[in-house]
Parts: sequence; structure tokens; C-alpha cells
Amino acid sequence: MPGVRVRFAPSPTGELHIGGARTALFNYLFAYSEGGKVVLRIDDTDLERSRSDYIDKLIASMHWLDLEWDEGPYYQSRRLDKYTGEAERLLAENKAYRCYCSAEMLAEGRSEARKESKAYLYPGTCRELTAEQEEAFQKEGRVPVIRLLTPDQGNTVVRDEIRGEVSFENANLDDFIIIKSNGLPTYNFASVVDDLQMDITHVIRAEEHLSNTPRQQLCALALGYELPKFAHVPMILAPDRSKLSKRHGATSVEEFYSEGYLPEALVNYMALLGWSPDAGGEEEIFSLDQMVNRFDLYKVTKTAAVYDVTKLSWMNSHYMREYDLNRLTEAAVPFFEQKSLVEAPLNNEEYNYLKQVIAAVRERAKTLVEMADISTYFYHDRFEYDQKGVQKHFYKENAAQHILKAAEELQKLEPYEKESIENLYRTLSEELGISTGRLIHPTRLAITGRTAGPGIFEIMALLGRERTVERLKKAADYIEKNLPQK
RNA sequence: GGCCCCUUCGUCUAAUCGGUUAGGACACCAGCCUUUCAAGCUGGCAACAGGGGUUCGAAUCCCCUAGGGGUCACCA
Repeated sequence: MPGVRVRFAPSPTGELHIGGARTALFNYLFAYSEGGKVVLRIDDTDLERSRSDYIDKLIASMHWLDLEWDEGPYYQSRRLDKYTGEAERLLAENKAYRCYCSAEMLAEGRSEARKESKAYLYPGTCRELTAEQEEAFQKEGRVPVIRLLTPDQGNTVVRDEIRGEVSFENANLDDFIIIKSNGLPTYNFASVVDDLQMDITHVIRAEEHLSNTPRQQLCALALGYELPKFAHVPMILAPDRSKLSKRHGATSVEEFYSEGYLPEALVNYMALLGWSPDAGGEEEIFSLDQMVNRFDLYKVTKTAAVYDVTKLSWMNSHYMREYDLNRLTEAAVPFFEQKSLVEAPLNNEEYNYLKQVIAAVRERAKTLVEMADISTYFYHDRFEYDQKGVQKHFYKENAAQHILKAAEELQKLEPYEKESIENLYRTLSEELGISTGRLIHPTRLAITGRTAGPGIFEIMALLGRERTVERLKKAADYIEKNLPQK
């Protein structure tokens, strides 16, 4: 389908939400799977809530996710003449009219309707104002809005690429506002004008916009333009099936970044929320390019998806294992910095050490934050011994002597490296007449404070002879002092 | 409340024209591997919201009910 043009049109009133990010993703996947183009448009006609720092953050998040675009960003706030121009035209063609009703009057009507538990529809009070009446209102200082004149009868049918035909009764649609009294267009009008003028062929957006679509079609009809195709993708819900909000943990792309998720994992996870590639496949790991190749808009689900952090975590740990080690190291630096383990910029030696640490721990962490967390003992020995481990490994018969003996031997070991350390431990345990585990477990506890972690010989080699021996001695000391008298 | 959308394992999902032991992934459980933890491998648990139709046959088509979500702004 040549000539496909989609747009992603966020409003800069907050950080990029996971739902918005997935909408952007689907737009991206669809456009490029069809050889089309992506337009980025900033819908910033709400002066009260739009903030320029959100625009920067939004764009930064898009780049981080690697969701690039071909055109834009365009800003609605810089295209205001387009909307007023089109509105003037509708006015001239008698397809729209000025309305002088005050916000107070409307609010009154609404609360009235609420009492009767009915939906409020603007009654069309100003539909047939005479020139004299308008002049009188203007002299009073009333500033009008512009409303679209909508049909009272018949139906407006939305042809949705995902949901099929959805029919709305025009009687339920009132003469809605297209230009506010401050001269700015409303969403339903601005987005239609832009979609039409920017030659957008497919409007792919969240399901919450489905109910607005008939209004937009009415706008397009009045403007005399051809309609783009619509596709409303399902929403993303919180685990309790309510709307996703801050109380459900991370919801914005930025938060996922700072919690230590990799962009590839987030993108991969989001894609699978509402879409799945060819049937039956066991594989669920896809790069952006692979997704583009397999994407099919018509296979997007109709059902809202519950966002579940567990699967994202699994996916993230998968990407951490598979990532190029240098890239992973670079991605990890800020997180190690945050824990005061390293200080950027790292010199060569520091970088190489960090790289080795990461190689050792990467497959044991689900996020970069967790990775930094479990790496602290590679940087300092300010750790407590895990108490369960102490019971289990330190208070065993002769544990202190064993550790001390190992320390002694390690001091003399040449060369001091992973393989030779392992050999030493194997022969030493044999000499002592104990299992290698009896030596290994207390050693791990002594030099890491933990009972779990990477291969112990790898840790010892990485830590170096000095720190290893020192920590072993310190542990032996601890055992002597704390060993319960039996 | 009106209008609109949706409903398959706990979660994400698959099932060409109606005929499958209803498949996969995550999570969970068990076993294997192993110096621990992970990872990996093997196996297991687990779903068609409910009720009516249509049909030889329904997860799939129709209707009703229930539940969830969205929307009803001079927000987008």
C-alpha cells in the first residue's frame, strides 16, 4: 500500500505513557510494514496544560525507544491560522455558527440533565441568531465560540479497521464546539483539519477516541474532505482492570528507564500487548525490524490488555543476557553511579573491570537497578553477612580453620587466576577430607556476604588476591568471635 | 445514567470455511544439570463469563443476561 501516512499525535501534558508509547509503536510498525511514513505532531492546543519540557521528554522517550519518524514534529500551536481559516469557511458556508451561551448557562443545563440522569446535549440555542442579535451580544462583551451544525437525524457510521462498522445516532451528537472563545480549536476540530491537510491515510490511536470519531467524521464531512481510515487499538489496563495510574507502579517510559529496563525489552513487551505474530509461534522475542516485517494491523486484538510487570521483567532479563556486553556496560554505568560504585567518566581500567563484573552478574538480574544492587561487593566490603548463611556455613565444624587455611594457600598461589584457584580448592578440600562445598560456601559468604551469586572462582579471580584473602581472614575472625559456645 | 466497545488458562495471546486431546509465552510446581543462585533442558498445573437458540456438530454464528472498559468538556 504505497502512500501510507500515519501520525502519532501526543499532547504534551505529561510524560510519555506506556499506552501512548504503544500507540506510537503500532503506528510505526504499520507505517513501515506498508512502506509508509510516520508524522510526529504535537497536539498542544491546551494552553493550560501543555508544557514545553514535556515535549522534550516525549521526544527523548521516542528516541530512547528507537521509534523514529519521517516528518515533524509539527506543532498545532503554530498552525492556528489553519483552524480559524477552516472555521471561517464553515461559518460562511452556514455549516457552523457562533454561539454566545456562557459557560455558566451550559453548566446549568448540564446539572439539570444530570438530575434527570440524562446525557446533556447542547440544545442549539444559538443556531439561528440574527445579525442584530449577534451584534447585541457582542456589544455586551460576550465572546463567542464556534459550533459545528450537526444533523439531528440519521446515523454516522465509523468504519474501524480493527472493529468493523460502528454506528452512532446523530440524535445523540450535539452541535459541539470547534473553536473555543479564546480562538483556539478543540481537539476534535484541530486533529481533523490536520489529519486532512497532512494527508494522513490511517489514524491509529487508542480506543478512548472511538466515541469521538463520529464527531470528527462530521467535521470532515462539513469541510468536504475525504476521510482517513481509522483503527482504534485497545487500551492498556492495570492488573485490577482499572485505568493505569501512578499507584500501579511505573507507567511512563521515563520511569521504565529509571527502573533499569532496556528499550528493546519494553518495545518487545508493548508490541505483544494487543498483537501477536503468526499463529502458534513459540518465539516471542522480536527486534523492531522483525516486528515491522511481521506486523499486521488487522491482527491487533479488540480486547484491552492488562499490563503485567512480570513478563516485562522476564523479557528484560532475556535482553540483558543477550545484549552486546559493551552496550550493556554503557547502559549500566548510570545505575552503578547511582549506587556510588563507579564515577563517570570511567577510565579504561575501571571500564574493563565493570565489564567483567557485568559479565558475571548479568544473567542473575532482571533490571539494571537489580544488577547494580547485586554487584556492590565487587566494589567494597561494607556488607553484612547473610544471617541464614552464617548459621548454615560459618557455624559448621572447623569453618574458620578451613577458611584460614584457604587464605594461606591463596596467598602463595601462582598464578592467581580462576582455574588455578579452583584446582587449589579441589585439592585442598580433598586434603582436609571434606567436600568442596564445605569450602566453597563459607568462602562465598566471606567474600560477598551472600549465599548466592556468580561462580565463586570467577568472583575470587575478579576481586584479586589481596581483597579475597583479606575478606577470608576477616570472616574467620568473625566466626571466632561469634561462634556460639556449645 | 445515555451512547459505544470488549469478554479463551492468574497474565499476554493462538485456533484458515463452525469439526483441535483448545496451542504457545510469562508466572507457578516438580525433576535434571550444578559449588550456590541464576540460566538451560524435561515434565506438570491451568481457560472458551453465564443462559438460550441455529446446526449432525459452536470458543467460533444469532439473541439475552452479567461483568469490564471507554465516552458524554470552551482536555486531548
